[in-house]
Amino acid sequence: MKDQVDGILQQWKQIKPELDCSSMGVVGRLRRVDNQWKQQLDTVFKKQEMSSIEFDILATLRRSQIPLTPTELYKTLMLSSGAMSTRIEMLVKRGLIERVYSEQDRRSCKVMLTDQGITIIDLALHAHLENMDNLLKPLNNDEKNQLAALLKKLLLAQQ
Amino acid sequence: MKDQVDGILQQWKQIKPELDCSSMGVVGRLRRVDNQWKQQLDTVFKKQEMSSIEFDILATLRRSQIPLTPTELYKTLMLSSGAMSTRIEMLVKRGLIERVYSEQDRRSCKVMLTDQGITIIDLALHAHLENMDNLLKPLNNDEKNQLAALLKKLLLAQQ
DNA sequence: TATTGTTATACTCTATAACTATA
DNA sequence: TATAGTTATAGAGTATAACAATA
Repeated sequence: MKDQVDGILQQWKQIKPELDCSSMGVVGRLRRVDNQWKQQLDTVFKKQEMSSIEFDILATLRRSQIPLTPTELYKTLMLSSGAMSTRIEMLVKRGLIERVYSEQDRRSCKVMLTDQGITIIDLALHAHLENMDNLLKPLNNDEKNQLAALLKKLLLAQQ
Repeated sequence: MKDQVDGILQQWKQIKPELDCSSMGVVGRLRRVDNQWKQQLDTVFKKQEMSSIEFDILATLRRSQIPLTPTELYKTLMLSSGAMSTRIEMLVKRGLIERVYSEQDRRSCKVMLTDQGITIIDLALHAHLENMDNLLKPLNNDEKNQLAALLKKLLLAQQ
């Protein structure tokens, strides 16, 4: 069975027979899968009225179990400090998080989930997990583990 | 050896022991790999003074071997017609493509690579292939083929 | 009326840097 | 001086819809 990438590789083979495009068969497919997944994941986030970044902020706070500073958050999530401030302000306005100002260092604050924030992120997490389970339906358990192992090898190599 | 995703999964296990987060181990890793790759691919495109979308337009024209209409291009590359018009105009201004107006249907045109466009995309393609080869260095040939096969299975299932 | 392609508008998101307050 | 966090600005990129020309 042929997918779109097979067609693309075949076209290149015709016009550039001397080139080895095999890496495109891996990279191109991974980027396409990511693109499809990204869209489906965003659909579910939108239903909870949040962006994927906002989900990541709330989820990071939830699983840390302790309040984090904006600096810790933007470094973890690889955003600029300005972008993080904007996102935090949005979530504060919606009552999902609150800022707790430090006693020791009065420049600093910690970002903390509100009760409502915890409720919302727990709901969103459930929907997100179900969504990801669906994305992986085409693979059996062995294949999922294989895929995870290959991706982990790539991630560990780049760090 | 543990990667970042292992740490995240472990945190969720602590706070939500009843949840099966295994899908996150696959989806999360794929999304992280894509993110890293995207950045490295963009770096090389930037050196050729193009965006990844512009590369895709030029590459699509190159491997098709025939001029394509803006409509064909925006449907293939999944952009809006307006966004495609803007991109085409940029590439025309830089002399990489030109519009050939149709005789049969005077609303329509075909987008064609110029000689300079062919030179540029051929150079960019070489750099891009080399870049992708580097991204896949952590895997041996068997592993690359396994990864491609798993991703293909996912792509075929979603179509 | 429908379609092709362009243009105008508005929106989202971001990085950068200026800025305030504090260390 | 350096750091934590916010705010202001500008930029990139897009989708949407209005538009002109043609089918």
